Amino acid sequence: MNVYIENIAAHEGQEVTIRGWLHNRRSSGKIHFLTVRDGTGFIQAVMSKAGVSPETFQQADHLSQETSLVLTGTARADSRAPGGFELDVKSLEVVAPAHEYPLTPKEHGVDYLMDRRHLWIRTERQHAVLRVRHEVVNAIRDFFNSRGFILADTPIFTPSACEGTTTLFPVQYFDDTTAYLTQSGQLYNEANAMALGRVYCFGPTFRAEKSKTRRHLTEFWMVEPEMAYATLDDVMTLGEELVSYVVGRALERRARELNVLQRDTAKLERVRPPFPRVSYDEAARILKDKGLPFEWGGDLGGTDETVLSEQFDRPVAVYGYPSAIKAFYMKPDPNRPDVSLSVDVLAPEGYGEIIGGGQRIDDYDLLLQRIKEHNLPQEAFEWYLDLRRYGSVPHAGFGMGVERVVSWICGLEHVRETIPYPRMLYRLYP
RNA sequence: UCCUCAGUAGCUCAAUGGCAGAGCAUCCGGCUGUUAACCGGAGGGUUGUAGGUUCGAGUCCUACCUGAGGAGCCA
Repeated sequence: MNVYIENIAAHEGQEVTIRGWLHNRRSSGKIHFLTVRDGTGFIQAVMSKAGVSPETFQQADHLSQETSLVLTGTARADSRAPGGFELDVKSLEVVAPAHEYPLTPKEHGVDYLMDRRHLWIRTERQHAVLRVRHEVVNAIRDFFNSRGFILADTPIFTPSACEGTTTLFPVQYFDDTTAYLTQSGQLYNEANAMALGRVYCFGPTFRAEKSKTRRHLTEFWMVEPEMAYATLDDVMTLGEELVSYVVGRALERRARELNVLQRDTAKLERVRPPFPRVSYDEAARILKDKGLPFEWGGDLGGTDETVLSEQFDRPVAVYGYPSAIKAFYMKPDPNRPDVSLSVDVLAPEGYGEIIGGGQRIDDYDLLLQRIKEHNLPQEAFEWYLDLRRYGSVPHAGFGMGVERVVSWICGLEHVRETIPYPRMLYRLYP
């Protein structure tokens, strides 16, 4: 019977067949240990000279790493095995050989691994990261779907830049039109929210900044909820509940993977609502007290974010950024127009901003004024202004970057491991 | 775009300005409980590129190329 390794415990004592690849091999004169993976997990298969034909034993002596093979044998619980189970091999069928596999069991450099990303993802560590990513994505969908949000995806080709063209990837759109890859679905999200109430979009996002840090990809996945009749406060609550739910799901269903990654899960167990909420003013004061050269009016730098998040044991929401450093559509605080009804959520342990959002301008005249102030082409935003012409309501939303969340949950050094094929400044292959 | 660091065997790295080496991988041999197994043997090099200094350069100098980390910018 064909069995996946992750289900092996249900077949103890039975004869099962595992179809996979050879991950590693250790041999003695009369016994072979074959570590096999099948995508669902890893298991050590034991082949003793007495248990198989001489031809099979000889064949196993020459198997190279990543040879695809089919093994049949008896599943047996064994405390010496990392997964708790071993396979006593009765027969072996080689599907296809793998000569001179480039990734050895020893260390490799980042550049070498990135050039072979399509093979790197076969390792146990990358398996674990991608499985956590899968859980995070599913948890996000489940969270919104169970709360009445409608998935309404926004276009990836967009006609013009909503926040300036320098950070967008231009693409030729048929003969003589330039389109841009989206950097946010938010403007369309607002229209969708006016139609459907509570919506979210979830897809790839593109940023053409020549940024070179461990937190940056040029192509990443972002989930963006948007709610009609909602305020900054609603968004902060939604954000902390979303983050807490996603972390909880990873802890609950991907404990094995987090263990492979040697993640200190105690730090994740603390991620529960409510999150501390700190105004930009307070944040500026904290940073000054810590001796950082921070001036009111500027954006938080990487070091600022790290120092700030270290003051708390869970993610922290920083709200009320100066209007001048936020997007043109961010609603000013009615009591204090120099700050906006905006919020960023900073992950702990120096992982930085995972959520950015806030309440949008719902007043037609103010929005038009902002568009002009930012020298944006009004005609391109007529549809967006329509949302304020026809039954405008207070509304708010945010965007959450999937890779940064996965990177934080997994405790990784760099977001590039959180997506199968990362796109970066100098990385377009494979 | 700027700053810092790195580039030597297929991979990861050593080598005081003086014979270019080790581990892993590959191939051969040994070993019945290995956990990145271990033990013995073999093959494997235009030291990123181009110049320069020197009796002599992997090592020092200059430029360039490639990559990494960070800054700015961002999720």
